[in-house]
Amino acid sequence: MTYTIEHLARRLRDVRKAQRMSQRTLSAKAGIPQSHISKIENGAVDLRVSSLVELARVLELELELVPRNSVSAVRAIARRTKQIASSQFQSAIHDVGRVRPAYSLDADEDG
Amino acid sequence: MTYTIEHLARRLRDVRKAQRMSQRTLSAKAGIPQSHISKIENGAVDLRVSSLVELARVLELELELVPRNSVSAVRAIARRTKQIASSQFQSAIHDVGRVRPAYSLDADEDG
DNA sequence: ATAATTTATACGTTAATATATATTATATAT
DNA sequence: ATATATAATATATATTAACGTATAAATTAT
Repeated sequence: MTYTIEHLARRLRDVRKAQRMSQRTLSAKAGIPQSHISKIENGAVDLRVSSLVELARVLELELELVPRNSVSAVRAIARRTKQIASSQFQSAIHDVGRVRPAYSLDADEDG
Repeated sequence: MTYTIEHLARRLRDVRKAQRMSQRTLSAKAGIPQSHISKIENGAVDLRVSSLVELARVLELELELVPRNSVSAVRAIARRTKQIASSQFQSAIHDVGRVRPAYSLDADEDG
């Protein structure tokens, strides 16, 4: 399986575990067989978009097509936003600018 | 086909046309049959993630799983970033705050 | 150890994908 | 305008892989 799929697979498993949800529960909520979730999380299948969307929905994630040159900024926002979930957008933005002032649009940091 | 897939389909076609690329050219660059791209853009298939990722890559888009509560901020950034592609992240952020000061983290505006 | 829960595998069915071809749209000439 | 060439998009059919159902293995209580 391709790197992107493997990466996605790990991400899905990590988020599920972070929410202390079993594959069976996720299965029930997403309407996708537990057996299939197992394969997905092991990077054993090139899943369909509808499956990814359903799993994401249950895990409170959204699938987005982001212009390549804003990926880095978008990831920074997503990380930051999670931490300050209840505050206002504008202040969140200012925080980002203050805490790590050296972002450039094309640099790509993640992991 | 589901709404999300239809939405995605339109998005892909729109971005391709904005770049004045034919299905055949996209096909060549993405390594996906033109016939299949046709079906995808018509929302006739529930494509696999690898196909979406390949098409996105050629169209200079990236597939991202964004926490639901930061979707709105992320979309604002993506829109804004495109317009000022060459400037710095921080200033882009400040622009967003200034031009539309009323974002809240959970509100969801798009198409 | 045994029950209960969680995750992984076997196998059949259905739908995505690949190859080939047809249809439709757009030029360019006549 | 009509015909012809060329490019762009859509459809037919066969193959392959995702997905669904059932079951097994592994992990975690009790």
